[in-house]
Formats: sequence, structure tokens, C-alpha cells
Amino acid sequence: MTVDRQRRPVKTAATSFAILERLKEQGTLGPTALASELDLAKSTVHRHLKTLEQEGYVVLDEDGYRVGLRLLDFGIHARNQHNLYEVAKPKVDELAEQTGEKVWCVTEEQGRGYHLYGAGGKHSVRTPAREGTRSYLHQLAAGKAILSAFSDDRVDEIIDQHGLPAKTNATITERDELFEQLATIRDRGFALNREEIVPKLHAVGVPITDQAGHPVGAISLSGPSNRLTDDRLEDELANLLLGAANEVEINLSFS
Amino acid sequence: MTVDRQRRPVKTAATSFAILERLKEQGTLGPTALASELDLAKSTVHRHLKTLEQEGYVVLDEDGYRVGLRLLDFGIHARNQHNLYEVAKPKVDELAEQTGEKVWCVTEEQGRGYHLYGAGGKHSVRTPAREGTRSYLHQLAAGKAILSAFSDDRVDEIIDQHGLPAKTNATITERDELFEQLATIRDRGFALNREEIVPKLHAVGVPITDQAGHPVGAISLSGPSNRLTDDRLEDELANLLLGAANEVEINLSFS
DNA sequence: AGTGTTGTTCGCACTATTCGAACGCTTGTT
DNA sequence: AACAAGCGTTCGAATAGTGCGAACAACACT
Repeated sequence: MTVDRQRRPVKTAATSFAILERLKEQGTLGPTALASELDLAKSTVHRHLKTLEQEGYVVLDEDGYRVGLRLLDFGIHARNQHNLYEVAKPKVDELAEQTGEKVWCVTEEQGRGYHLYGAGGKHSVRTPAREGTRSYLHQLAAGKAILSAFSDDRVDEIIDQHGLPAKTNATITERDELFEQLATIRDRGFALNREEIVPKLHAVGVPITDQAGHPVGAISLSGPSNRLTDDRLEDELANLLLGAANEVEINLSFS
Repeated sequence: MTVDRQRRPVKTAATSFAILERLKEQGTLGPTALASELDLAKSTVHRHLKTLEQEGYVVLDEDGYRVGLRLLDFGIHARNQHNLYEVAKPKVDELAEQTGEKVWCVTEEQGRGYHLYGAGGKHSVRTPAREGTRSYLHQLAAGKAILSAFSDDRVDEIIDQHGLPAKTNATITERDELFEQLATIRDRGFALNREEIVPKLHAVGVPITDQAGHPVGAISLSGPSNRLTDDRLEDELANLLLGAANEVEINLSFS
């Protein structure tokens, strides 16, 4: 479960991926810019880029190198491995249509949350999340819902490994505080998020578990705090999501 | 444009990607199985896997290692770089709904075709193509449509680099034959595919170009040969796609 | 024309990777 | 119950491969 720090990592592979990561963050870059950002000789970066280009992992256009579509193949494959994606997708679409807000399906890998699929209703807001986005579980409504379905030991492991970094001043940063919230979530069945990741953004999340009760993911609904008041979240919307999650769980058990 | 073979590739990075590629193809594997397939020492493979695991590019579960969701982030990013995706998506959905068949949006990188987005209508057939799939352009209706919008020199370059490998016995394998077809495609505005990639599968494809006339991709519609007769393809469906492509081109020019 | 970029190639020193052997561990067999 | 065979994992040693830096060519902008 826990990924322990290894003694002898393959540094060369790590730098190739560091280059890809930078290209993803910054868009299109040249060897010189990359070299100075990564503290490498530009000849080294150049050699890596050419190797990556050969296989289509990066592409060279007139402005420089960018991430290539070859990686889409890997990403889609990784997503299809989780059959939560296929099962939850129609429900997410339905919820987005029905409520008009942004709805996400999130899953967990190695103690981090990944946004599998999202659908935006009529007046859904723009958030930094996109498909594929990796987040800290304690910063998400869906993430806290997932954590609530884990054992306390597993939650401790995850905190030990990733910490509780803050995003806004409402983010949970204390272990005790998190466990308190998880207790309420287990009790009520849903998690709330009030500006803990983006100011003025509220959300509800409910866990999706397998027959053994282990979490396979969560679905969440988010929107502006003025529209998503505590009353609406705890009553109307939480129940809506709980019903949807239940359906997804049933469908998951036959796939 | 053309990716020329480099003298000194970064071998270590290449093996890391070879491992990922194998994991994608075979699903879940252990170090021993991977080592024998790639002709490497299992200790070497193990070290690569642990490095990849550390960053979330692969994940270890009870059956072995699999491709991790971290790569979804890269893939989605690569797709979003092509604004064809965002613009063509609603049109593809609409065509799928309207015709009931499978509709794809395809783009080109380094002389290969990538399936950006696909939507299946009511009675659409299952094909090997998924989102992210990389194909040879000459094997696809959409691919031939893209080639028809390139200059002859560029098409020659692409053939030199990737060849004309066959998939079925109807696949185009001769340079002259391809150029003949491209002439007709340029003339009529659409490309046909009759069992050239999958037996009993027919398709139509039309190119999408920018203001300068350079191809940015194509959309295609495919289905079983008995339903997609030559008459229907050349008349009804080709016109439908041409209209859609035209709309996409206009929307692209304002994005 | 000249100066400052950038992307690219190549030889050399040395770091980092590869291999193989050996370890503990589980699975299945006699 | 004991043993064998398979797996994943760790570690040292040899050498193969990487990273650096200097030098070159191709542009762009004075």
C-alpha cells in the first residue's frame, strides 16, 4: 500500500519525467529554458528531448517542445482500468444536468485523489480541476469521503506519507481535526468542503465502496458558496448524491 | 516536421518507457515477466518500476504493477493543447446521436493519427479504436482525409518515415495507389475506407483545415459494411460530415 | 555587418546503470 | 510436514551510458 522511499532510484528516467512535468506546467519550452529551470546542461536536456520526441512523448513545433499525444494513450488506458469510470460517467452527467452544477468522479491511488471524470451543468463554475488532476485527499470533499471509508490506520499512513498541506486558510492541517471530521462524515454519510481548496467554493462528496466496504472512489458536487448554502448541501444535495452513489455501487457489483 | 533518427538516445529513459508500454499492452505484470519480455535483468526492471512507482506512473496492487493514473494528467493536457478537441466534441456527439453510428475526431502528430474523441450512437459497433489510440494515417478514413490536405512532399515524407503497413488485405500498401486515392479525395472532399483496417467495417472521413488550408484533423463515421453501403456513404453521410466539418472550421477560426 | 541569442553536435571524465548472485518469502507438490 | 520451485527484493562490482562543457551553425535584432 504505502510507497516507501527507495534507496537507488533511476535518476536518468526521473529527469526525463521531470522534463515532461515541466512541459506540462509551462506549455511550450526550448532546451535552454528547460535546462535553467531543472539545473541541467542544455545538451543533456536536448538529448532527453530528442529521445522523447522519437517515441512521440514530446513534439517539436515552431515555438519549441510540447507534450505529445502519445501519452494520451497511456492516460486513457489507466483510466479505463478503473471500471468506476465507465459506471459512474452516466450518473455524473445526469447529476450535472439535473443540478446545473459541476459534478466530479474521483478515485484514489497511493493516497492521492485523481479526478476521473467531470461534467459541468448550465451554470457550473470554473475550478482549477480538470480530468486527470491529482489532488490531496484532505483538500477535497470527494477526498474526505474516500478517507472516511478507509481504516484509521490507513488514514494515518496517508498523512504520514503526504502530510496535510494547506491550500486556503480553511484547509484542514491538523491530524485531530481531520479525524474529527471523518467521524462526522462516517456518521452522516457525506463530506462537506467549505472553501478548503478554493475560496468561495463549496462542495459535497459521498464515498463509493465495494461489497467489502473498501472505497473505490467518490462523487462530488461543487459550486459557489452563495448558491451552495449549508442547508442546501446537507439536505437536498447530499441526498441526491447518496442516491446516485448507491446506484453506482450496485452497478459496480455486476461489472 | 520529420523526426530524424538520433545518434545517441538516452537508453535508460527508453527502457522506462518500454516498461510502461508493456504494462499498457499486457495489463498487470510482475518484474520477472517484464524482464523476460524485454530481455533485461529482473533487478533492473525492479529498479525502474520502483522509480516509476514513486512518482505514481505505475501502481503496485496484489497482482503486480499496472499503469498509474498520474499519466492521465499528461494525456489530458496533451489533448487540451489541440483546441480541435473542444471545438469538435459537440459536433461529434451530435453526429453520433443523429446517425446512430460511431463518430471520431482524429488529429495528426509526427505523421501518425491520434483518436482525440469518439462518440457512439445507439447501434454503433465496437472497434479496436479508443481515445488516445495511435494509428497509421493511410489505414483510416480520417487519416486519408488528413493526408489529402497535405502537400505531396509531406505525404512522401510520412510514407518514408512510417511506411505503408497492412492491417487487412484491403489496406493500401502501394505509394501510387495512395496518391491516386488522395487525388479523388481532394476532388470529392471526402475519404472512404472499405475494410482497410477492420474486416466488414466501412467509414467516411472529411478533413478539417485552418485558414491556410493546412489540416488540423478530421472527423469520421464508421459502421458495419452492410449498413454503410457505398451509396449511403457517398451521398447522405459524406454530405453530413462535410457540413459538420465546415462548422468546426468556422468555430476554430474564432478560438 | 555585428552581437547576442538559441538549438545542435561531439569528445571526455566519471557517475549511474546494469547484471548476477544471493536473500527471504509464499505457493504448491510429493 | 518437509521440500522444491517460483516470485519479489537487495546489494556489490564492472562497465556501459550519461552528463557536462566547449564549439559550431542558424537566426533575430540592433
